[in-house]
Amino acid sequence: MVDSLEQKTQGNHVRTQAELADAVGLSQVTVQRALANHPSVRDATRRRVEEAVRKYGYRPNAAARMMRTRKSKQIGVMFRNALDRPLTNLSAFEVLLGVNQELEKAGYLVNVVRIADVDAEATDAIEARVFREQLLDGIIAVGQFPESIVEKVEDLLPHVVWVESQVWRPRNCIRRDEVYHGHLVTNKLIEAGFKRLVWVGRVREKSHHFSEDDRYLGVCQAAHEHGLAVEHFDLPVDLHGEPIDIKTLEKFVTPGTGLITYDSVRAREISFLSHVIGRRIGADIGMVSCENTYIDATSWPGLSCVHADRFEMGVEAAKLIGAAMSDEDAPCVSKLIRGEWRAGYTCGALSVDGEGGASCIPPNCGLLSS
Amino acid sequence: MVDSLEQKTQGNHVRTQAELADAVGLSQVTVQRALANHPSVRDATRRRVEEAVRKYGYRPNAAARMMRTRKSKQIGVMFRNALDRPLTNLSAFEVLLGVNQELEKAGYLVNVVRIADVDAEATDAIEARVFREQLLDGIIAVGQFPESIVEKVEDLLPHVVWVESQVWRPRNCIRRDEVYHGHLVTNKLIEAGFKRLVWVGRVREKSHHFSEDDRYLGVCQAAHEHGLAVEHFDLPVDLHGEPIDIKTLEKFVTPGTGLITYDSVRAREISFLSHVIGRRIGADIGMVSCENTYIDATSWPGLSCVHADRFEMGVEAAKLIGAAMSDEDAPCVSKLIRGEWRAGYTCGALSVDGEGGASCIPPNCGLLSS
DNA sequence: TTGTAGGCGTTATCAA
DNA sequence: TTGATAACGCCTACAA
Repeated sequence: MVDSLEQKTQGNHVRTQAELADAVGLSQVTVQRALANHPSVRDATRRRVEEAVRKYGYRPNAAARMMRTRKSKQIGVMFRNALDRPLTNLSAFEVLLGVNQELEKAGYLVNVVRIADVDAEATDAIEARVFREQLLDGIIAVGQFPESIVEKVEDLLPHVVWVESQVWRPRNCIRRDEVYHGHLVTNKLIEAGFKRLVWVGRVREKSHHFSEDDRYLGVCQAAHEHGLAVEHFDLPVDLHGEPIDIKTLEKFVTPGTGLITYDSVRAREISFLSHVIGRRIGADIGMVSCENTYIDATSWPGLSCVHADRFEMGVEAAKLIGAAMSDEDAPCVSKLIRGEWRAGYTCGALSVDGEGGASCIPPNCGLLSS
Repeated sequence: MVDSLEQKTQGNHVRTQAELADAVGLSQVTVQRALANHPSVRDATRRRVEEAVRKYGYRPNAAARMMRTRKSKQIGVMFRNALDRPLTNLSAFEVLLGVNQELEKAGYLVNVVRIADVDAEATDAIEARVFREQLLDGIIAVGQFPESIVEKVEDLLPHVVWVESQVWRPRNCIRRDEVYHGHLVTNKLIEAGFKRLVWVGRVREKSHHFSEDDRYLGVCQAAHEHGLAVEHFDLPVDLHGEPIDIKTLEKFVTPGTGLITYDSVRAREISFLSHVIGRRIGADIGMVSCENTYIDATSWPGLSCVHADRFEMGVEAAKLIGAAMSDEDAPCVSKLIRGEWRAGYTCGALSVDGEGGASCIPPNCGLLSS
């Protein structure tokens, strides 16, 4: 008897509450209650247990608790990651970090649910283990998904929150207010004096993201309110895209024009290509972006844009699902998130005499000091 | 009796093997063996079971299996994410995707382990649930960590693989061959005819990443082999950095100079700032980057650089830890990964007469078509 | 305030 | 080839 007890306490680590109980001379149940901060446990007893936990390095077995409580305390963050869609990755990652930050407070772990689908049906994408088994308490889906996946996910998981997705309902959804963003940046261009407005992005194409429609809509609304028209063209945004026609570029990236880019990738390319054709953005050519990434905000503070923090969106999504999981009757009202305007210097006031063109970067923009 | 059975089969879903067994008139154990592809189960029986699985939507309970097998089939991907270190995030994410792709084949799930430490000790960073509890079968640590965390992680988890970390041992580590990369890009500049070499990055500062030393070392080696010297300066790489001195820029970003940037962030800034001071990279000024990201490879194919695929590093890390988990005696030899040279057009051949400066972007570089 | 008994759903070891 | 039985570690009634 004594031997076996000593053996257990000799090994410097202890794996179960029962072993811990042996070590301190209590029953397993008392140990359990001490660890759960049950009020019925005497303070002295609790301290004995806590000390033993440290001494023997006891760590609770997550599997056992999961089984007993029928809750895994794990939620998934789901996103698509065909390798030709890297931008999806980035925004999803920022969301993921926000989700993680918020949910870890409540003791939740985050699992990565990568949907590497190619075709729209992607019937086997859903065959990943998280879906085949009972494991996750809920899932946060970031981006767009085929309807077949939407249905299946909602069927298999008790709680689902949709972020930046085509799924948009009164409850359990998070989106940016894209129409507002398009409207906002366009107004800024107009305020700066630009009368010729050009949308740089896709217009009415198939299989695109809803934000393309919404931002363009906001742009057109703002222009319409000022009696202005909106022209448009687009750039290739990946390695496999067509090269941009230089004449198109010269036609649109021209003094007096205000460019509204769909995203910061296009803004980057415009900035780069405009130098190639000998034009400079920031004074007689204006440019605003409807969106940027955290990386862009860091490495290119000069971009005039709306900054909608995806980390923050992750936090909001986590709050929604957290509320749903801790209270079945939580309202979980969907949320539209409005980003904030970042002035930057690519949307400077239009200098009518064209003087600005020579030195379009303000000396105090933060990039340079003399 | 019959009633209760019918009740169970009426509800269109079944939660346990026992319920499934009831539904098909077998014992729970036989169902279990059929699902595990045990050879002792008759084919007809197996088919009955498989059909019932589909019919009743049975999904195994991960917690129960975890408890019984003492394996969670979950591994963590750990990285630091203080909010002022976004670049760490990006590379970690690419690694994470690779890890996920490789490990999901073997049925492993990936958990996010974000270390949001501020100070070097970060004693409570380790207090996240993954460390407090017994859950993960192993962890893949991406980036650098304080020694206190290194020790604790290795103490708490049976399998640890270090990726791009200061931890470098004969086993269980993955790194890029940074010295080789520095050497490689420098040779390319020298081949192109540049004789004045300038390193853009940190040199011998505290609390930096080992790759800074290694790349710089490779650069200096290559230069030394050709009897050349290496000058250096650095740029601010985040919002809180000091603004770059414009005289410094004019001193180094000048015809005949070959710039070697530590990473693509610096390359981007150089590219941008060089336009501001009226210089252009690509002909009489050369620039090569020791590193780029997947995003950069996509959106800036023109950058002359070494491309070391972090996704691939994730795959390699996953293979290491996968081998260790399936076979305790696996060698798990550490691996140095060499990236491939991407020619781009920022390291064009030096034109001695200075002609190249006017139109340094080759017309067929893929960005433009006339 | 503490202890005893039973079960969560799976897997492993028996026996049939 | 199949079935009964006993763990795995934790949590909740109920009893002391």
